[in-house]
Amino acid sequence: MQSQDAAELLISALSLHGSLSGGDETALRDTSFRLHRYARGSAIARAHTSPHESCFVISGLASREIIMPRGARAFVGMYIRGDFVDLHAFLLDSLDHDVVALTEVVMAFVSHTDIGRLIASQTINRLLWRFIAVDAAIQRYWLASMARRKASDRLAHFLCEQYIRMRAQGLVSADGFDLPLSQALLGDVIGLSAVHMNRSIQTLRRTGLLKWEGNTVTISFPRLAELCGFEPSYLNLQRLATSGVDGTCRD
Amino acid sequence: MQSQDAAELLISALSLHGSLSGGDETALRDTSFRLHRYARGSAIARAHTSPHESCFVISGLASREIIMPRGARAFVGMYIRGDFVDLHAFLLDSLDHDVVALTEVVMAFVSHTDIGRLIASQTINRLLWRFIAVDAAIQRYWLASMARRKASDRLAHFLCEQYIRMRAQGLVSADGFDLPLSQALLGDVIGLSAVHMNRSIQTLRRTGLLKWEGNTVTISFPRLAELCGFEPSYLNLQRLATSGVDGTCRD
DNA sequence: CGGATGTTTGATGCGCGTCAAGGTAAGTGG
DNA sequence: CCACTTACCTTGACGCGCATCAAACATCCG
Repeated sequence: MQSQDAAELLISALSLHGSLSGGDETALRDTSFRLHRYARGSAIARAHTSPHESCFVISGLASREIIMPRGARAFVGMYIRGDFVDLHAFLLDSLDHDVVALTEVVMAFVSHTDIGRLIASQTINRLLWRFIAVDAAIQRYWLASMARRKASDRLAHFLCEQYIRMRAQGLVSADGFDLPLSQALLGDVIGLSAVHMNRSIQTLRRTGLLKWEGNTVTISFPRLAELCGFEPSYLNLQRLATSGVDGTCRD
Repeated sequence: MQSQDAAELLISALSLHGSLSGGDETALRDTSFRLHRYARGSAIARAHTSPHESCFVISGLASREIIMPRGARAFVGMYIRGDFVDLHAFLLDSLDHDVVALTEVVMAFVSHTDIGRLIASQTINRLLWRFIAVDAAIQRYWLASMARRKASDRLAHFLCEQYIRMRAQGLVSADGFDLPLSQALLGDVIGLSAVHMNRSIQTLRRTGLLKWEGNTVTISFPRLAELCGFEPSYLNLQRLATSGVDGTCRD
């Protein structure tokens, strides 16, 4: 994996949300990306720092976490291939959260000078801006889910979201996707204790909505979506022909 | 209140986050703002629509709400004077949430064509973009709060945030600010039943951290912040000399 | 083989939702 | 002016959902 591959990945991630001109693509290919590999559990960015570059995920699973005053950590986001994780550093005084590698992760870094140069193109500007807006929409749905759904529905909703987002990146095959997280950690992500996470998983397993073998999760998407009322339009992936709740792919 | 006043308000809101050039200010003053008054409870924008203009709050209190599949509504944001509420409409395919007037509200609307014109200025572009990023940071903290804090701490954290944000807009006097919401509605906002909201309020009242008379809430900010571990840097209002948890204003 | 890491199950208790009733204050019409 | 309504606050009783503590299984690995 090299800098050029990072450019191609970014181009394809941006293209999920809009059409880049030839000039835009050239500008992106002319940008240099610093690649860096992180071991599972290591910090990619730290709260209360002001990095001079921002990064997106090349491979692996990353998360955003807020460290609470008494030391507990709350997960506020989960990021896969193609996700720009901390564009915020470009805009805000300092980061309000940590970014952590949940698995082994490769990240691509772009300097803020380069971002400043890239957004001279209104198209790139809008698309990067849109990344933040989609990320915020997902956060809103997490918040609504946290406030209103009970444990098993929250899990179902999370899995549906993950499924659709991973599918958009071509990371789903036969309704199965990789989720190399322990139940305890996943419980942290959706705000459950390890024990109750386990029980919620079993609830879904018993009704055949979910299989979880090793690191691979296989879901019955339409039934899970129906169960928890998952409605994917907030992900803004319509260009991808995510045609409604049945999740069929036109290909 | 007229279109020019809206421009001045927007200029001052943007100036909380960065310095506008003379040209930027002129461009903003040359923009036309459509003002509209909404009665308490009425919809300002609807989920699943794609408005061709975006709006910010001139006066009153507005909220973002997600209507859940079974009809419950979850609050995912609360907006006061100077807050740009649905810049998202400019970026996303369609709105993922409703925007609702919690009190009588005056909103100022800018057409997306005008926004497209305004963001030709890199400064305005960055500052509008930053609005979304700060909004997202607040959402992250709501999410963390929802996931990890118990009822009374969540209330305390919400009040601290509201206090600091309202103070930044000059809406606080003598540690008191206007919060013309019923306890039941406020419960909805932070994800509590009306009954438990009432009990949480009483918990804070008993220890003298909170007074609530009519529509005016008066808090003992330092003690409340200490209680729930409120740490205001995520609001990105440092320019305002919000110097730490003690909340002193340098003026 | 032992130790580390993760899953599963049981028991117990608290936080908060829910139902229900009573209390207060403001507004409305006769 | 008083009956009546409506909106909101307050308190009690009860039960469910989930956290927590504890311990019994797996796996995997050095």
